[in-house]
Amino acid sequence: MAFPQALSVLKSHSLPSLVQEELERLILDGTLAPGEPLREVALAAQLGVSRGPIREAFRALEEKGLVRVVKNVGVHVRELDLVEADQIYEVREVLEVMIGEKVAATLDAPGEKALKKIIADMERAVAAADVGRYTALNLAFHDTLASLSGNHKLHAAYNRLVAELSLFRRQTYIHDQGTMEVSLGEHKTILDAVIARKPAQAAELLRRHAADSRRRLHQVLAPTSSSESKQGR
Amino acid sequence: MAFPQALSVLKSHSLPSLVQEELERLILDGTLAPGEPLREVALAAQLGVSRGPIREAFRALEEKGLVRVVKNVGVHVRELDLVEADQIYEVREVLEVMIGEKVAATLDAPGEKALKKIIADMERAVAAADVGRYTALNLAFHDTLASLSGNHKLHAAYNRLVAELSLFRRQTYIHDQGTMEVSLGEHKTILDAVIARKPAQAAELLRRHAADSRRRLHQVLAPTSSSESKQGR
DNA sequence: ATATTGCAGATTGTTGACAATCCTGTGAGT
DNA sequence: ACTCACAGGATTGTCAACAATCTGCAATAT
Repeated sequence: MAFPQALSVLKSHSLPSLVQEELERLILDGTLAPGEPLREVALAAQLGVSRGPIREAFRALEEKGLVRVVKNVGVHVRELDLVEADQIYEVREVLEVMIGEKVAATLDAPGEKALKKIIADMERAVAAADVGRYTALNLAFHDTLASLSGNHKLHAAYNRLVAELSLFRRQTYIHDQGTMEVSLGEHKTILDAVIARKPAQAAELLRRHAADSRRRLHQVLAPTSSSESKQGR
Repeated sequence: MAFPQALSVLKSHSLPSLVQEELERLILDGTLAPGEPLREVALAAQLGVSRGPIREAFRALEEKGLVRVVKNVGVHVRELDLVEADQIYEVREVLEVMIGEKVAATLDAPGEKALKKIIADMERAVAAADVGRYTALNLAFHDTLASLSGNHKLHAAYNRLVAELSLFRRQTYIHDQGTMEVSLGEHKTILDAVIARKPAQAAELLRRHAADSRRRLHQVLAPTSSSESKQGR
């Protein structure tokens, strides 16, 4: 048999889920840009399926907040405005705190190893000035942390926010060499706190780390009079 | 024309969204119990549509976590185990804290009025010993609070957790007259803190309020000594 | 010139039919 | 009594055709 794994994958996953995963991938990595229309027939032809599975995938992606469906008009990759992005950052901040507390309290050997590996890869990416790779590792680091919290619902809620955030056009994490080094340092500090099993410290570091992203957004939002930002707490 | 509003509702909402809303309602109010299978043809006949819209609604409900889809087997109302319920309670706790802080900091006159009205209705429900009405008002109170936070993403995340939680079979909020009165008192205290514009106090009260629900769950989860009672609603 | 109307193409909404898969119960064989 | 194989029915998966709606453009009227 030419493709032995193709059969098994079709046994468990139906076409709609495959289509959904594929579209999700394309949206998250920016191949499908926010605002871009998704045509049923075009996608059906491109993916070699009929329109039914495409439509089903659309409904799931809509519920996930990645596309916008308008009756009789079509579905478009969702666009995030500044206000929405800011609200997501705000919620993410409290989730990061919770993640930091839980990971620092429960980290095990394989988890520690996984985080160290990501940091090591980050160092290589910084040395090579590979911005794309660094941002991917950045996402991986925080995703791994969320996963290591041990709370699947927390991980899911976090992932949902991060996914939606990737729709935001003006991504603020355009790392040049300098900001990459600063960011790497922050991640190392977080890893140290987590390994040292200091929940309060890890939580505070992650809160500040998240707040920084939000602050960078506010600078875009209010470019004129520096910081008018209404930072709670 | 006999039903003038029927046309306008079909203009904006397509069949899949209508079906989704209807199924969601039936699941959340328990008409469709966890574990119960949802047959495509039966629902299609019952709702007077074909299977296509039903399937699309299923995909959305699956993404929302209310339904489980297994290829070639069917979709069932999702069942929540104790571990999952506990994890949801844990996340909800930090969201309640955030809600309390924000509402107490930003409450306006109409919001204050809305909350007071719910509390007044609660008092009537307690006086009438109407458990069903009280639980509905309880949900409404917290939903209103989440809404008044002003952060739509926070509200959405909160709603998502609460919806999933309603799938948990052994609901722990089986209020008798006594627990209803205790609960009413807590809600009054929360309202007072919010009206007094004391974010820290409101947050702490809501945290404890949420933690109490979680504690009641733990008593079921770990029947250490006291009660062996299996409370099945 | 502006606004309006009507048409044509494109796109989505819905349906019913056909194919593939799974589940159940029946019976033969051990 | 137990296991296995195997129909037969039920259920889901996928598809292609038909209906309804929207969009853009051109022609017409004011």
